[in-house]
Amino acid sequence: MEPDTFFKLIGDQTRLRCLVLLVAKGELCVCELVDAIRESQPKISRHLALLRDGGVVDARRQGQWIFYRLSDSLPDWARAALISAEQGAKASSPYAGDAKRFRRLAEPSDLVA
Amino acid sequence: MEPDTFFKLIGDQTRLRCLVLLVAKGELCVCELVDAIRESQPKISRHLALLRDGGVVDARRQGQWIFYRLSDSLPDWARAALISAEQGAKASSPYAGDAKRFRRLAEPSDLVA
DNA sequence: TGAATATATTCGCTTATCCATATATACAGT
DNA sequence: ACTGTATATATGGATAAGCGAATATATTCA
Repeated sequence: MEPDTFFKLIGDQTRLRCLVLLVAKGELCVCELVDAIRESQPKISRHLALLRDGGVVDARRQGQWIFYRLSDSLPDWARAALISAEQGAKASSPYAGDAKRFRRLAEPSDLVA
Repeated sequence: MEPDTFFKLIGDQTRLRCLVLLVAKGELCVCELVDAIRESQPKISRHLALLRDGGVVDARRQGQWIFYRLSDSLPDWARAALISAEQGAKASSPYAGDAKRFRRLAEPSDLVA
């Protein structure tokens, strides 16, 4: 994971909105992100695909849903940067509104590591 | 300072190379960055201007040199993210080479806060 | 099997980003 | 004033990034 590649991925508002929610809420399915962020499903999916291809998030299917979470193999420095980003996001829009709007729409099973 | 704007600024290799050196070495003049990073002076200047306009770095003139440093008004979360970036940069190129190649070419006076 | 739900991908377009080159500005020393 | 050094900016062109709309795929349930 190259630092500039990582930060370029983080430096898009839609992707950062997804990541901030993943940091704060844990594993989420696409429809929960769409619901909280209020952007179109294809837009969210496209940005999640970039994060997935870049190794920032992992995805797993569970029934009809696909759950995303911060990648297990994310380096410590990258995870720390995301936590800082989430801190900064608390005070600014649209991130704060996303977190407030968030609601569970599907329960991930804990059965998968 | 909006998180996505900040991370977009960080997500360019040239700018991140400058920032990693500023985190590690403190206040630096442009010619030291050009010397360590080995990119053209206009290229470095242009990226520093973006960082300056974005409030990430402060600049002060001292004689014929202009010294840059992390902005005094950088929020804690942004400063923490930069420190994480510098951690990540230690293990990867071209950042490690920049730091190794770095040498002082001008001494900033400590007289200015 | 067929319909409904969830998610992913492709396409054409627009805009933003980055670059190299050339040039401008500011200061220092003679 | 003139020269050299340090730094900044403007210009035009190439490439990349992001978007909406349409469509494709996968799963569930009846």
